[in-house]
Amino acid sequence: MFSQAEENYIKTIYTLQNGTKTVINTNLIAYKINTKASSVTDMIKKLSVKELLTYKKYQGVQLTERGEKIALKVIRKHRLWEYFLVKKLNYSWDEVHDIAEQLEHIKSDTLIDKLESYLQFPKFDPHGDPIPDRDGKIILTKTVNLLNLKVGQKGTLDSLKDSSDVFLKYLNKKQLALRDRIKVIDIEPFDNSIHIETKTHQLVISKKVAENLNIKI
Amino acid sequence: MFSQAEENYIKTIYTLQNGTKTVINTNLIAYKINTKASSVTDMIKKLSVKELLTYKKYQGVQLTERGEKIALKVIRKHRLWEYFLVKKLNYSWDEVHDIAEQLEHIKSDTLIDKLESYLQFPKFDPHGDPIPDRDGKIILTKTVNLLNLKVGQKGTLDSLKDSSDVFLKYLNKKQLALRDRIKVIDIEPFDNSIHIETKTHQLVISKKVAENLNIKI
DNA sequence: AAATATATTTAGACTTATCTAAAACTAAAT
DNA sequence: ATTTAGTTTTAGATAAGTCTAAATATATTT
Ligand SMILES: [Mn+2]
Ligand SMILES: [Mn+2]
Ligand SMILES: [Mn+2]
Ligand SMILES: [Mn+2]
Repeated sequence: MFSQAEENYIKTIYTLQNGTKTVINTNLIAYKINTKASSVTDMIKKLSVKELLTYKKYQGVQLTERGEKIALKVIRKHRLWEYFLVKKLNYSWDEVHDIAEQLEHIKSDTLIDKLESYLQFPKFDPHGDPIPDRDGKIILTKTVNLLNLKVGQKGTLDSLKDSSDVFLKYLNKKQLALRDRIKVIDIEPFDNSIHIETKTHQLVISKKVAENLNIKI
Repeated sequence: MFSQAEENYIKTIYTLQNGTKTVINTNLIAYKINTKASSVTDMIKKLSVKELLTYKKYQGVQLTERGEKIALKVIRKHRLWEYFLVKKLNYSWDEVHDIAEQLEHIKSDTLIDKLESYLQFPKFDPHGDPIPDRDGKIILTKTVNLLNLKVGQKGTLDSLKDSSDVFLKYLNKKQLALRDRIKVIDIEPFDNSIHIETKTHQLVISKKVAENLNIKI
């Protein structure tokens, strides 16, 4: 079994690798995990000994197969718990992340499978992110970020690049939700802000917002 | 906020005090928490500084009001999660304790109240133990242990003194469940074993079993 | 190619929670 | 009232995970 700290490092590195085999450097991990580079070095040495990642001094790290398996298990737990919190306990999507950060570390061979079955095998979490199945298989949806759409083009809001509660609250306020059909009305060349239209209303979003919206065409 | 270790000590001491103001000694805590007396001494010093208990060297400890409040919160969480696991995830009552030991430490101001509401405010956990409300109030049911019943007397199995999975599995095997109506048929003077009758069958239980069964008359 | 800036690692320290072994205290027995 | 037994505390060590500050390696400029 792995400690919470170990699981968090593995999960963070997996997320940073983002499905690819990119080498991840110490500072980036430190930033994401909100700790110091020296702590990261200590931990990746440990994880390297446990063969969850490969590590060459000064050269960054890469998860092994084993490491990816662990990461996917933790992510599976995180997302299933988020789904539970929203669907069963009536939390809103911007309130569940921190609780799921804790619940994802509960150790049990059966718990998460029973939870999944109770929730009727959801495929996506409240933020549109796919939930890995018990074998670690994951549904990859092809999306582009909203910045790539041309004027007149339409697409569906599928998921988010940034799921921080600040951003989620912004989306609440602007009445943008997953599965919304979005049409690009106009693009402002000066600051790349985008005028969009949904079924119910129109609004202007900044470049920064647009690049956090993953669109399925 | 308190660490998991701190919460476990407080909860254990509360359970040992058993509603009274008994002074609890170091060795007993060590035994219950499966650690060494020296570790207990270290921890109770810490908890004493935090004013969760009063402690005089060599004289044992007693929870303060504050300490009891904390204990009741942890117990509330433990029992609500156990109820969730049995009622929603279809665990059996002998499988839930270890998972609840972990879940009881999840930190959130809202989670447990939402869970309670979702579960429709259960008053007892799967082992018949009362669930404290958000203010720490607890329903005390007056019971006696089965040893105290005389031949011919009847009562209802209300809760258990020992809820270890070994004992719970014994009860499963013997088809004894909470709320069962039990009648004492005969008491064997030699070893205090008791011949009992339920709605469905008769059986003989040992003294050790009998004293773990809390009966409501 | 050297100098400078940036990134990473090492060294040493700290905190929490634990342990063993020894010392100090209390309770029980003679 | 001593001795003995049992309990509790202290002293010192260890492991996990973190930190700061210094040392070292790599990358970027000049
Ligand atoms: Mn999340
Ligand atoms: Mn999510
Ligand atoms: Mn329990
Ligand atoms: Mn219980």
